[in-house]
Amino acid sequence: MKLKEAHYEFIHLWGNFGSQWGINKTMAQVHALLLVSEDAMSTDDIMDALSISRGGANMNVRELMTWNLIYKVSKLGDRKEFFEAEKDMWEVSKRITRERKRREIEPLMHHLVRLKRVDKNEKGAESFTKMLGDIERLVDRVDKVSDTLMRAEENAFFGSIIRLLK
Amino acid sequence: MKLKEAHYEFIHLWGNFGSQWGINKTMAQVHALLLVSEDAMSTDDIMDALSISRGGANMNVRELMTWNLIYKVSKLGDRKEFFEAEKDMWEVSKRITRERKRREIEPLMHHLVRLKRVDKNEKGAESFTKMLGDIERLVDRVDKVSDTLMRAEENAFFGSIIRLLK
DNA sequence: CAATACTTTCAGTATTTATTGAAAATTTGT
DNA sequence: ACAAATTTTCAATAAATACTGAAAGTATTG
Repeated sequence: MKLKEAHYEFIHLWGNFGSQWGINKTMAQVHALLLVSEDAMSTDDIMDALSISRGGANMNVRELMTWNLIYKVSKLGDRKEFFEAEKDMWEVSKRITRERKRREIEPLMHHLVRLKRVDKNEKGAESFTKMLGDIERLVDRVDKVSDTLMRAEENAFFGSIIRLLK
Repeated sequence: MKLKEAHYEFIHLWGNFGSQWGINKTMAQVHALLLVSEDAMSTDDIMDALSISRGGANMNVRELMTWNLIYKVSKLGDRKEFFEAEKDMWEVSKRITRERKRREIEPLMHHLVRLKRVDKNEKGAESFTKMLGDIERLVDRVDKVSDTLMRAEENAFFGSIIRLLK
């Protein structure tokens, strides 16, 4: 298979995978495009490569920047902005995790805590609050473990724990 | 807050959370409804509680069964089918993880392996295959750790590792 | 075996979500 | 300060996704 073909397939794969996980398909494709691109790309390059509008390219590029997955770079003697992706996939995974946690998990947890303040004397209140507590504990545990996973490379102690699991 | 209100809010919370993660909102709501319900519910009960059509109730209930998140139960002297949710949230999390892995992660991994077979002599092929390999290793590691997490309650050794992370 | 109770299907429709493209805003160079 | 280049916004539109409801299909009962 030719490299260009493989790039093309990867971009579509990443787009579909992203959309199954609640990430806008085009945003995932722009990300994939920049991941496989050797050089930084301008908005026009991206529009051209993915056949999307200027508005779409701009929107998705900016959204990817708020996720810290791509950076703005400037080319000497060119007025345009260029973009390049963070290429360290470990770092990519950390940033996606961090961002989803901040945007989605934390608000969810906040609501769960609030719902636990239901009238305790009603029949059924106990099993309901137990369930809320279980969800909290579960999310918290996943959170702790993913933190650890993310720190594994930077920390010999946690790294050795992770290696135990191989 | 009244228990009924809290149930109502939980159902909507779960629905919104689900849809942010690529799970059909109504399906997540049906799941939440059965999670908070003390008794098994019929299709009519669900239609009524969530104001959805018979078709929708049926579709979502069946989909939830393929995820092993709810069970069909029969009530003596009643011809209808009733449904109840798996209430152990740990088990729920295991099943969602297992199912998404089977449906989404495994096909993704298969494609990544395939794309690594790109022509190796083209310029840029090396960095591309390195990236694919990095994604594979990353997914694999997350997979191993989540397996471990899931087994933690059943296994003293892994359980003690998890407790280290608290 | 026919009537009844219940479940499933799916074409049509509604809703949600994403995209376009042109106008407005901003930035840069002279 | 102006003009040109570039970026951003957003109302209109398109595309994707989900839902409805009635008809067809199945199972159960007497």
